[in-house]
This record gives sequence, structure tokens and C-alpha cells, in this order.
Amino acid sequence: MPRPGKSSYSDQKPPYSYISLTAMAIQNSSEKMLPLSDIYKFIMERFPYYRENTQRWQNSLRHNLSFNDCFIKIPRRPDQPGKGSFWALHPDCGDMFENGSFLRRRKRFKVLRAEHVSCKSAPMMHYFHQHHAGTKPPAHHEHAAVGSRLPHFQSYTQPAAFRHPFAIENLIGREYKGALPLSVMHHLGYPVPAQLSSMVNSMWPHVLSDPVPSAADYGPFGVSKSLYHSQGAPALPAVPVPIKATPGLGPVPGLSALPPGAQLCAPPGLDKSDLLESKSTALLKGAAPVETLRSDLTLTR
DNA sequence: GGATGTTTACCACTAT
DNA sequence: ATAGTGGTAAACATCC
Repeated sequence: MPRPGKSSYSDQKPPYSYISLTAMAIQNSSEKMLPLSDIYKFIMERFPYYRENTQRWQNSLRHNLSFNDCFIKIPRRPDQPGKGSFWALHPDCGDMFENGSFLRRRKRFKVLRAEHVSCKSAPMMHYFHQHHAGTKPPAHHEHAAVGSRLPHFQSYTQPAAFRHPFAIENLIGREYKGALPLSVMHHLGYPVPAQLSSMVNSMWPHVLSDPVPSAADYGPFGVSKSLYHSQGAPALPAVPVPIKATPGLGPVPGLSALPPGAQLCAPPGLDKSDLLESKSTALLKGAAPVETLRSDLTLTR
């Protein structure tokens, strides 16, 4: 039995799906969004397994980004030249890994087509108006307290109890008043509370900003050893949870912060179309978003 | 031309 | 048994 930290371990395929790997990378970024190349980089830095056969897994990863609604594409701003768009997590994707497995989600996050229709009021449109309609982003004092703007976002983006699946409080069961649009907000120049940043940085054990620490400090799959033996600390998912429950290795505490069956998506009575649009790229990149809306209307009527 | 992004198809595996 | 999910391959389009 190889000991934690040995290469025989870290060279193994990590027990994470591409979805969770990608989510880790995104959540580890300061702006909660990353270009594809940086997602690659993140994964390769932390998981030696993915330093080989790059063509194969990167194709799979791109497939996942496009195929899964839990990932949204955010166009670069004009002052952010570079290849490709930024990728972020959909704020409404809920707790995809509430079953405690990072290999297999309980349910695939899927956005209703109809959502594309009425996203004019969604944050993404907010983004659009700011950057494509020539409107100036609000002055800092207008939203210096994110909370002053956030409730507005929350009112139509997610229920009050919304927790991002990869937010630290989903992993350790803490409460915080925030929402993913923070990432987009930050992209737009909104301040992201240091509290949130630090929480996210501590969220995934092997996502710590310090890349490639000494092997001695790490266990299997690059997981920090110290997290294997956390004492009194919140129960982080130090040990990757297998698909099948292993005796003594139950679901990650805190991951199932919500009661069984609880939905993190649209609450009853709230029209999902009022939530943030998912694959919003079409609206963001087109010079004529109305046309996009029309085509969606045509499709959904 | 290479990187990025989308889509389809197939298969293996798991949950229900 | 069936449906759902994830991984992989591949073709194709678009962008830089």
C-alpha cells in the first residue's frame, strides 16, 4: 500500500470528474472565472496524472464545458485581450455534488431553454448593458457594500438560501450572504469581499493558491496532508469520496448542508426564467441580443 | 495553424 | 431494466 505523497499515488487518476476539476480551478481563481488555458494549467499543476495524454483529457474537458449548463462562458472585456472566453460556474447550478461524490453528480444541472427568453433583467444582461450599450458601470460607492447591490441580484437570481455548490459554506456548512454573481460582478469591477475570497481559497484542499508544494506536504491526489488530520477544524473534504460509500468514509460533512431533496435551483413559485440566464454567451457576444432573444422565442413558443 | 468551442455518438458505469 | 451521468473520440466551426 503506497503511502500518501508517493508518486505512485499522485500519478493515479484523481477521483474527480472533469466537472469537479474544472469547478475547482474556477473557484480557485480570484475572479471566479478562468480562460480555458488556465483551467488546463491548474489541473496539470496539481494533478500529475493530467500531465500526460493532454490531448485526450483536454478534449473531454472542453466537451464538458460546452455540454454542461453548469458552466457559463463570459466574453473577455475589450481591455482583456487573449484567446478564448472566461469560464465561470453557473450561479444556479445548485449543489451538484450533494451526494458527496466528486465523480458523479446526483443530478445534471440543466437550464430550461425558456430561461433564455426572459433574461433581459438578469445580471448577464446587466453586464451586457454595461459593456455593449455604453453605459458606465456604477460608481464604487453605489455598491461598495456588495450587499447593497446583492439583494437586488438575489431577488431574481437565486433564493435567499442559495449556496454555490463549490462555495466553502457548501463544504463546511457555513452560512454566508453571497452569490456567484460576485464573480461576474468582480469582472465588472464590483468588489469581492475579502471574506469570500479567503473562504474560497480554503475551500478545496488542493486548490490552495500555492501551486506544487513539496510532496511531503501532500497526500494522495495532491491533497494536503494536514487536511487529512484536521483537528477541530471544519470537516473539509480532505479525502476524496468514492462513488460508493466506503465504510468510514461517508459523505463529506457539510457537503450535504441542505436537507435531502432540497433544491438549490428555483424555489417553488419563482419562475426560473427570472433566474440568471445560463448559456448567456449568445446574449453577451452578439451586437444584437434582441435577435438572439427572438430566435429563442421562436424556438420556445 | 493552433487554440478554442460546439456537437454528436458511443460506451461503461451507476442510481433508481 | 432503464435512465442518467461521465469519459472519450471525432468532426466541424470559429477565433486569434
